[in-house]
Amino acid sequence: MSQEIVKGAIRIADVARHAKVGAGTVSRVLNGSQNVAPETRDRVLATISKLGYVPNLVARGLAANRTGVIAAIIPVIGYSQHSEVIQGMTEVLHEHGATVMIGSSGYSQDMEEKIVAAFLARRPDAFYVTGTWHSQKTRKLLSASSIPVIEGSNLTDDTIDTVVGYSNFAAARELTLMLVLRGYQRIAHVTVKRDLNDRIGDRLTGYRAACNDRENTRPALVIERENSFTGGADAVAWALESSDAIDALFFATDVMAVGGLLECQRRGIEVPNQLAIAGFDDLPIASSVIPTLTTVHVDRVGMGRKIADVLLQRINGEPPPSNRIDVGFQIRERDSTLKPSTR
Amino acid sequence: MSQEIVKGAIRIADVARHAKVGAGTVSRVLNGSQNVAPETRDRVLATISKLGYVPNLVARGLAANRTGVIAAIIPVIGYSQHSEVIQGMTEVLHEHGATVMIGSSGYSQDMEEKIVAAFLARRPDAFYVTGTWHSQKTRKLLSASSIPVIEGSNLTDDTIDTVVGYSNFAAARELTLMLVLRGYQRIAHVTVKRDLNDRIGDRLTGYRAACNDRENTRPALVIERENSFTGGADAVAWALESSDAIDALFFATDVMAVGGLLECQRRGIEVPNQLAIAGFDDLPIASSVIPTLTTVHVDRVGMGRKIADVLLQRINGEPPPSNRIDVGFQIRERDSTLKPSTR
DNA sequence: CTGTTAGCGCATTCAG
DNA sequence: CTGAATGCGCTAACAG
Repeated sequence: MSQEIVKGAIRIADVARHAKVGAGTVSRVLNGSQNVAPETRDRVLATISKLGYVPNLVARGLAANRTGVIAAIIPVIGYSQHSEVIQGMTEVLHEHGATVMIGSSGYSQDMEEKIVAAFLARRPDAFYVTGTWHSQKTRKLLSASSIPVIEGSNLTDDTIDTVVGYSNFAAARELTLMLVLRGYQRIAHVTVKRDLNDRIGDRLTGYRAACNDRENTRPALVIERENSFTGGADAVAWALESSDAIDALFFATDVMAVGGLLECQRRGIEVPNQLAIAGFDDLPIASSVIPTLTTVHVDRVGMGRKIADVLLQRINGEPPPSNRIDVGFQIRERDSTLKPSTR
Repeated sequence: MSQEIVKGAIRIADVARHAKVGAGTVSRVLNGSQNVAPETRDRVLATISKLGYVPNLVARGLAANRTGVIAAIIPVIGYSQHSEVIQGMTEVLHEHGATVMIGSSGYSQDMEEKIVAAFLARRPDAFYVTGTWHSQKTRKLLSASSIPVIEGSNLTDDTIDTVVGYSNFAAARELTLMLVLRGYQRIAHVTVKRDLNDRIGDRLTGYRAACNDRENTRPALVIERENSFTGGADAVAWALESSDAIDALFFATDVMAVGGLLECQRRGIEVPNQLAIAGFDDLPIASSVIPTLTTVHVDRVGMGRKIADVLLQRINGEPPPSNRIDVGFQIRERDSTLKPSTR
């Protein structure tokens, strides 16, 4: 029978005594040191399982100055694509005995700063923060911590340490140019009113860049709406009333785009014939709505796994391949932007 | 200027020396002990902020035998209603200086068991696990840990310690009876094929109970599908081909229900006139789809906050009001089940 | 290859 | 009210 795990229950000294070895030796077999004779290793292992010994990772953290804890901050935890990154991270980290400590900033830099400070007191081995915009103090805290820091979900040249993500700018630009190529004349962009962040900002900039493309210059048309189904519906109403003859709406998020799609359905507007719609994020619903939604896909679970890989590498002292790792994106061209001629 | 936070940087002894007090006194002001003279307290506080001292919570955890860490396990982290529970938990816990350590079981009891064991080695102050079905060993590990354990998202009389949730059974039963009341004759239930768990199981049982209602006995009609949009679409196909004259489909999840709704749209089936559809979970999309979806609503962020409240209470030694806390649910009757006559 | 020792940074006695 | 001492459970350095 294995011993119960109780606070203050059985310690390394107990194992040492039962196995008739020193505490150091037990520690060595625990940490996989090579310098242990096979027979003593076996004996120690046997007593460990006999006594049901479980190492106290808090004590180990203090002694070894390595906690095996990774801190992660995302904007919101519920129903968000950012949670998928955490999913990927935890999958990989768990296999390596590491654990994720999670916090949500609610898109607030002040809150992010507070969480960073609070988390650092717990001595994580590494840090993941969403995005590339942070308060000056956050950057300073993170730099001064001397642990690996990964910023994710976007790319930047001005990273605190290492950035793992994809170019929101390039994706938005490419999607816009694709719409141009398909023959849409008047493409408006719906950006997010509140909770502005670098990802949304770069999507807007990417759209503008496409509008300024030298072979296809056209005025940019931008409106701000709430990042919700309702916000998307509002945008459609605006577009239909506009005097600009808008024939395509590029939403900064799928949530708004789906809201827009549903509003078209309510109003009997044919998509894409009367109005084309594109989004960003490739939510699960995007490929199921009618018509299916053109959007930008990113493998976020994969990104989380990649982040974990890089983090583990860094923790083990290996230098990362680069301090700017691009996981890429894919434009998913679906029915919501299919021109009749291209069908 | 505040000192940088660096591993092994400034310790409590440094503060003590600068403030010309003993380490014990610094510790006392840090932990809000009453037995400190106001002037010495102020002096210590001043030096703390002057030196930018940040307590090492790992060391504190070892010494105090309290880590301020709460362990939480949910089935999946990405795009899941369970993440909302975590969101609520972190919000409350962060205000109290506690932190959440998160893991995902992938609906596997074996994986859950492994994570529980791994997490316990980190000496959390409390544990949250999703659902009420766990392996025998998981239950044993948790009981033996002698820390508060909350099981959530459902209710049971056979709880490890404390359960905070709502009755999936009652909700499913009530929703089914509501459909009966509305005059639907042949109500089939679509349950989940894989990833079976207590919540899904109880929804099925609730449906069956409604079918066996003594005033309204009727044969239960149950099929299993994948818990996905596609699975929902499959179920609609099945219902339409059935010889049972099914006039209402009650899906165990909104994901399947929305998939079913979209399939009806593709096939030109009018909802609810030709086929009524109901779901469970009240996903954000449920109130936006056309027609809007009848479903069961649960305030999951609120449930997470409640769980945190109870956990904090328990950690501080106060007994919980009950070991079975019902956060309730609400049937959201929407257009997808509105009978023409009731409009 | 292995036992012993000295901390890791803090909370908490115990005197005073 | 406060300083000094002890130890939480473990790792790592050091002898041997």
